[in-house]
Amino acid sequence: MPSKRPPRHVQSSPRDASRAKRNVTLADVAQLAGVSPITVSRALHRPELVTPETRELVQVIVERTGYSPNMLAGGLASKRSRLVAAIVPSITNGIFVEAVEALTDRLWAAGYQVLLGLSGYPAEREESLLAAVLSRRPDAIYLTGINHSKASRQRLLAAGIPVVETWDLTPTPVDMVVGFSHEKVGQEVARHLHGKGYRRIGMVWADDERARVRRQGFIAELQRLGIDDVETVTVAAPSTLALGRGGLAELLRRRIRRKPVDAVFCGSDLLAHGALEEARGQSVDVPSQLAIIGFGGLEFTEHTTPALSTVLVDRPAIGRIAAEIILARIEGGEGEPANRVIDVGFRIADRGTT
Amino acid sequence: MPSKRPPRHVQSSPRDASRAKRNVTLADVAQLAGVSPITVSRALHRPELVTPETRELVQVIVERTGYSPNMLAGGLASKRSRLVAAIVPSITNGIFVEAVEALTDRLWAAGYQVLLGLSGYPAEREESLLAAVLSRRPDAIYLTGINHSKASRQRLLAAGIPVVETWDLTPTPVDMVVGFSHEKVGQEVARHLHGKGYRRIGMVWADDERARVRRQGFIAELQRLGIDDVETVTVAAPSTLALGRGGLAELLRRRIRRKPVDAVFCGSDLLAHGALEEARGQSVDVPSQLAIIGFGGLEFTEHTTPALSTVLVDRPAIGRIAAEIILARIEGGEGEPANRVIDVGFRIADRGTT
DNA sequence: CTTCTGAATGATTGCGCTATCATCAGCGCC
DNA sequence: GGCGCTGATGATAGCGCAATCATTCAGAAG
Repeated sequence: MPSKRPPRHVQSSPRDASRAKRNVTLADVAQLAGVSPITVSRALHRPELVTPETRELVQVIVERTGYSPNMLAGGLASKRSRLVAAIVPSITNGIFVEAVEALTDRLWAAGYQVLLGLSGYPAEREESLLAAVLSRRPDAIYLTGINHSKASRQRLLAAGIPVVETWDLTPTPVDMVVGFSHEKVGQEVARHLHGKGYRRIGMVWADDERARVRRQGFIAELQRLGIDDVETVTVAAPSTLALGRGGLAELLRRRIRRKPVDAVFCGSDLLAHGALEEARGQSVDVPSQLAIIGFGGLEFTEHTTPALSTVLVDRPAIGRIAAEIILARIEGGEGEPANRVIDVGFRIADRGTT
Repeated sequence: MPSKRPPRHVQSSPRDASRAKRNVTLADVAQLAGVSPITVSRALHRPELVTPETRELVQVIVERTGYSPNMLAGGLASKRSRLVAAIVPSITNGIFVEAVEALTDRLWAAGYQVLLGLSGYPAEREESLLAAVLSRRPDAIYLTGINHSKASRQRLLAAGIPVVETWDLTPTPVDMVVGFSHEKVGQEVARHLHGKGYRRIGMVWADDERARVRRQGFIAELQRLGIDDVETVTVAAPSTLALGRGGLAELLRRRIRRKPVDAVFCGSDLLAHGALEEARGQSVDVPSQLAIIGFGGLEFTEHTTPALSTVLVDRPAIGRIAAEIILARIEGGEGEPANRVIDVGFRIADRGTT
């Protein structure tokens, strides 16, 4: 390195004398570098404000001492925690997790970290979780779903930070929303099945808020098409493959106009997979005797035999877009965002099971 | 409520006068309640130290004002963030996520929150992530795997907090470790396949650190049993069903002693599922022509046809136990924990595909 | 030579909370 | 009646950092 001369005013500290336990602080680094604390702070966070020599000097001392900034202190002083809270019912449910991962990735690239909160099914802990999470003073918050208690809405508004609700749409978000219309999903699946000639239609359904809306859209559209006797087997959330098997078994026992159902719309891909396995187990041919369609578009649906029809949702996009609009709001100017309601849409994958 | 008389010294504040933007602070609550700030702090965090009347009074004011504690300030002052960092390669990979969920659940019950860090495959971001995460001053840290760079180990030790490594075992953990022996997994699967009479054995393998150890154990044990020509197809991590299909296709093209393999040990359940689908696609009967065994014990393995043999791991237990030993160390006395190395074991599920 | 400018750095202050030690009243005890 | 004790509360200080405003100085402009 062609530095003309090594920095000279570095004070050779009294080695490890009496640094009993205390962590290295920014002030320690400053003293060793022979500059003021605020200069160290700038060298680390706004390097363009400091000469290259100072910057490098600080860098050397930081490495030598193993200095680790204290973001609790930094956040307290600056009122920016560089933390984004994400509240999700569960991460073992494959459906939400990719959005969280995309969110985390994008925010990490921008210097933010994600504080994860699991609200449970059905959102039983949301309110207390929200309180706990807000006490970390996140710079923004990502929520799953659009139905929050009044107290929760209040808290969110009082926090005065960007809020992104996801996985659904509403004209009246707390702040911003990224998702798609579950009602339309129901409608389109109804049209799809009806269009292919299925008439005795059943559902295997795990009832969460969004699934309920899909179901309403589905049933309403079928009614419009002249079908008003849809059989529904409800199973507990969160859905599993086993529940799908059991659900279809029950559904096949029931009858519509004295015959077994010829198509089933499942609340999730996992339930659909279970239904497919059950059909195979009962030697019910799919799709000639029974059509099956799921929801979500999880990876495995492409690889079952026959490949599972489903409703594709660009899950990572939800997280990525959420991250983008959060960053735009935090870092961008005060300008009103172009759009507070972002529809990522969906697409029906018509595969082997329909 | 039989209160003799409502607390009197509550000062009726000048309503919302001039509270322009500022958040409600503990000092505000204290003033409204007519007590000192420290008393409010105690009423909230150590209620046993204040009289029931004071406690209730504070509670009322807190609710009326919507006070939200600032844990950045609290953490700075008390040197306890009530945050536990968890570093995981990915959460879309079903294998790690249940442990994280169990960890989160248990810690939440104890008043801690989890800061999630995604290190990527293969742990490409671990070092920078660790630095970032430690700057939040977590009270403990949960890591996936036991191989960390020297710099990372140093940082962890310097942080002076409980560290739990998971998903593997080592006699020399940074601090504590919860997992099982991947070498033994390899050995037992080898014995299992050999015991069932399979002799032309292949592998479809996504190479991460732990998988490598399983493979070594597998191959070494087979050698001991007189088999030393194991064919391995390596695929990229993270593994997917599609990679499993492709992997088996490639493996079937190869030959062992001029014949196709008669058993395949897959690096993960997802790969095994892919292999199963590929076998079905090629009309290779499972298990008469080809045995398949996976690893992980994901839920779906019970429900494929035939049901997939695999290595069962109690994934939630890893997270739960990690949480327990973390809490014991944080909250318990200084006493050395009974055990720094906890083996959760594993079990081979001999199902339809072997 | 003076004045102005902008770049680099520094001094001061306070973010909101809890640790620590001090205070004080009420009580029992010999 | 003086002593110590316990339980409830308070005063003070400081955690580690960044916002804000102030200072310094080199070089350009007049």
